[in-house]
Amino acid sequence: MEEDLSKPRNPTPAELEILRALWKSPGSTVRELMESSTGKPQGYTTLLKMLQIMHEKGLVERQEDGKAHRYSAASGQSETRTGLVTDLINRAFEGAAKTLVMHALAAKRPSREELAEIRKMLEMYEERTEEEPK
Amino acid sequence: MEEDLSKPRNPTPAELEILRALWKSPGSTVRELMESSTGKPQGYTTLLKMLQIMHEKGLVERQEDGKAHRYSAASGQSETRTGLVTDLINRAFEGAAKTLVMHALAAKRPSREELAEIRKMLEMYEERTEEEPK
DNA sequence: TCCGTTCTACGAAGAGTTTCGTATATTGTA
DNA sequence: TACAATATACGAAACTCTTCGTAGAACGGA
Repeated sequence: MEEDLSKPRNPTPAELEILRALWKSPGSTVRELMESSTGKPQGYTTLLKMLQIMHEKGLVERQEDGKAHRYSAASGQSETRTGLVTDLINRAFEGAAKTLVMHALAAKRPSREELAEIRKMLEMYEERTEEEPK
Repeated sequence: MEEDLSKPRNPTPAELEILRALWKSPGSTVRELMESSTGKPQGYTTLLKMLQIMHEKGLVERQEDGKAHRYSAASGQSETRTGLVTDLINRAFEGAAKTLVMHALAAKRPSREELAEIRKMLEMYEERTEEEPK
C-alpha cells in the first residue's frame, strides 16, 4: 500500500500517548521519554521503534544530538486534537458538532466554572457566526 | 486472550459504519444492509463476516427469519456515542470535556441555530450542577 | 587498546481488523 | 426429484498496530 505523506494521519492510541509526552517535553530522547513515562512500562526498544515509525509517518521530527536523537511532535497539540475530534464527528455524529457536544456534556458533567467558560466561548462564536453567514 | 462480555467495547470504524445502518434500519438482513449501503461497496460475505464477529462481541443481536438472520444493534446510538466521546476525552483531552467542546466548535463551526441549542443545553446543565455539588 | 555502556537499526512475532473465496445447507420452483 | 438461487459458516489472507529480541555502531574510561 502507498504512503500518503501529504497530510499527517490521526495518531493511533499508542502514538497519541507518545505525542502527549512530547508536547509536554519537546526535544526528548528515547531514554528521557522512557524515564518520565507514567503509563504502563514499555521496553526501550518498543518506544524506540514507535518513534521510528512515527518519524516515517511524519508524526514526529527528530534531530541528532551526539549519537542519540531528540524527538518532537510534528504537529501541535491543538491541531492534532482538532483532527481527532473532526474524525469522530464525521464517523459517529454525522458531521454535527452539536450532537457531539451534547454527548460530551452528558458524559463528563463539567463543573460550574467549566460550563461558564464554555458558554463564554459559545457566545463568542454566536457573534462571529452572525457576521459570516457562510 | 480472554473475551470480556460484561461491557460492550467501543466499535471499530468498520463496525461503527454497520451500526449506523442498523440504527437507521433495525432488524435488517445482510442482503438488505448490502443494498442500502451508501459507503464503499463491500462483498456480501465481508459484511456477513463482520456481523458474525460483531455478534460474538455482543455488538449486535440477531434473530432467525426463515433461513436468514435479522440483525439489530445491541446498544443504542446514544450510548455508543457517549462511549466513543468518553474514550476520546480520556485519551486526547486529559479528561476535560470543556477542551473537547472547544475544539469541536473550532472544527465544525455550528450554525447560529445550533449554537443557540447548545447554549440552551448548557444553561440546563448549569442549573443542575448548582444543585448537585459532587 | 579493550571493555562496558548506550544508542540506532532491523526483523519478526502476536494480536486485532478487514476482506473475501469456498463449502455447505435450505428454500422455492419447474 | 433436480436445479437454481440464496443463506450461513468457516478459514485464511492482507493489512495495521504493538511489542521486543538481537545485532551492530559509537562513545568514554581504565
